[in-house]
Amino acid sequence: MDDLPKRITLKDVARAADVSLASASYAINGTGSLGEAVRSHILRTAENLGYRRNLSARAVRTGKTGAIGLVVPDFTNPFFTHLAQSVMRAARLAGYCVFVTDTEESESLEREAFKRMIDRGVDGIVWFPIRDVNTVEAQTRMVPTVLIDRSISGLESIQADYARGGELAAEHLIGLGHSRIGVVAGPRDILSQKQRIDGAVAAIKAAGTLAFSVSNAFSMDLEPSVTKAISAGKATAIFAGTDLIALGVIRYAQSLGLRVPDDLSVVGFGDMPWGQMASVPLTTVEMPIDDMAQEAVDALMRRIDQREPSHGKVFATGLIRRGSTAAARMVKIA
Amino acid sequence: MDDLPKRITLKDVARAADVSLASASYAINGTGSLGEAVRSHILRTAENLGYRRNLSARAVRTGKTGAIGLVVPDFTNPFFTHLAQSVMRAARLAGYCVFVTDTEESESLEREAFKRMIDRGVDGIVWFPIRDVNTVEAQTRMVPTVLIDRSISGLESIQADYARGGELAAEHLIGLGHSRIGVVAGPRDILSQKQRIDGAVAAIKAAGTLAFSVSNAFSMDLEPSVTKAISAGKATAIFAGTDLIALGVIRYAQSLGLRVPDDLSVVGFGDMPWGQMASVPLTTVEMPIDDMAQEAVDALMRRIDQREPSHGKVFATGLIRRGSTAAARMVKIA
DNA sequence: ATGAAAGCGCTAACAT
DNA sequence: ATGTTAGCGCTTTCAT
Repeated sequence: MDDLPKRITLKDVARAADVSLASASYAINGTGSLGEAVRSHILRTAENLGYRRNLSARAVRTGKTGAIGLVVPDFTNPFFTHLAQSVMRAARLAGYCVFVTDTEESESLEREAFKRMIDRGVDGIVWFPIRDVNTVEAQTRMVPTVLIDRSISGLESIQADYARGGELAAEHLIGLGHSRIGVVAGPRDILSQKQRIDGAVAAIKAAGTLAFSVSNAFSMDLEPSVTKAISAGKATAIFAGTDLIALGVIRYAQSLGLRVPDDLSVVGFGDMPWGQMASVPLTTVEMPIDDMAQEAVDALMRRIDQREPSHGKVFATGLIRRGSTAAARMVKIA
Repeated sequence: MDDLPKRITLKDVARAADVSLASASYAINGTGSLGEAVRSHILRTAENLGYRRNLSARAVRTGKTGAIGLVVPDFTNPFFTHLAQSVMRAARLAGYCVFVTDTEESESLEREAFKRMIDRGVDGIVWFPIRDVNTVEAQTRMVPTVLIDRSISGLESIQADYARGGELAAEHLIGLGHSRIGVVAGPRDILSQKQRIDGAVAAIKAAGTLAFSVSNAFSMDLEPSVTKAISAGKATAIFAGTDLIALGVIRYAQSLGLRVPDDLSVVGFGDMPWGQMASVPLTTVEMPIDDMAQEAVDALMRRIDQREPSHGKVFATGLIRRGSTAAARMVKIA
């Protein structure tokens, strides 16, 4: 393999264009004041030489790298990769590059990720924490940080109307004639989970019976308390705190010989990609991920530029009817 | 929001520890030679002060940022996000951070991505090009680059045994009793596609009839030539160049009233995540993505360190039998 | 074993 | 309008 050519510096450009370093800098950055002829001449020489600016060097001077970090808990979950895609796009349009890290649901990786990013001098971090817990307290004081979904005191967070979303899911089930509805939440110490569950439970209780209310990790693999609740057969419909959990519920129900949606209706939350391609296309509650990602990046830019923070915008949720829910059947004539 | 605290520099550490800047640097980096007492004293002071090294500044001096870039064509495809996850993990373990970009199948975004990354001074780039075409010729001369899957002359590429994979798929179908097999390739100007298709076609022709051989973009949406071929009903089984295409074939077949696998068997390629959760769990050809990602990062490190390149390792493919293939049915007694 | 100082590529304040 | 220059935080050569 041939050696890489030596990189052209601004000094090289200045020399080749026969101007001062400052003028070269002005031309490249569109700052200072320069005659039109000189400016375009410098730009042309830079182009010819194949000059590329050295952003590390600029960062040393200005303290701004033009890079941001994105820290999410699980790249295995399409919900997060979709989010990542949206954040990357929004950042790109704002002229930023993004360091992406998957913390693999590990708090120590979360800490490590923040340290690395701060060492690299990112201008800000978009963070989807594992839990509603600031595992990186010291770091979040060092760098502008904006959360998505989770709630941590002192940190701005971009959120959707989770309570209304839960309500929507419950109302959908109730409208379908279900009266015994079970709930499988994600971890309840996470506010966004608690809110959607509370919203659903209130609606369920107002119109029928809450068959059960259990919790599960963010995973398709169901814990014993959950499988027990489902297999008891007290519910004709289930609301899950997350699409991933909903998929787990469907899989488990099918393993029990239950047909979805004929024997059991299931509603998820989040509208993760591929949920509609699943063995049973998932009925779910959507939120505007693209908009939320955009807002997260915008909010971060505001903080970076020390402009006034936004005013707790809350994004609307909506129900997406697909194949995993159906009208409750008549009581069996046993 | 409170202002960010001023960042502690190495100079601050040196002053606080009452040593020279050089000693502080030696201590932090474990370079130079320092008395044990002095070294640990400096380290302790740095820790107490909450010192974090400024990698931009280091990069200006050393020319190495400790960051690499990852450029992939489509973050909407779980295959690529899985790959990204593996690359990110391998990079993290090697002490690198990674700038991720989704080029959204656009050559201009591909070019833009490379420019941005070079401006940021990445030490190397792992690149999954859109096509077997070097859209960034000038850039790949500036920065060590390693490809995955695609073939571009002059660039090292990490690949699997695609030909054997295609053969495996065909043999599976033949073993199931299928004799009229159709093929839906991805774009044929991509070598890795051509190889898997050629592998499959050779096996098919040796044992039966190639019902048709058409191409489609990397998408679930099928083009007219493809839908026409499928709806003609000449094949009892289809090999698709990619899982995404396979899923599109299944969807289209079902829309035609065909049952998969009863009326039509379908094999994909790539073993993308969620393929097994699809309405019909996808039979497919797998390749060891984690290992390939690791090798890509290793190969990149070798190039960065100017060590000898590796010797064209080729990764093995294997067949994963799932629900989208079944034994060919007896000829209808019409 | 430790320190002084040069210099990486760049920006911006300050001349002219 | 253009140039001179200090200095960002760091590494590293060269003295001591």
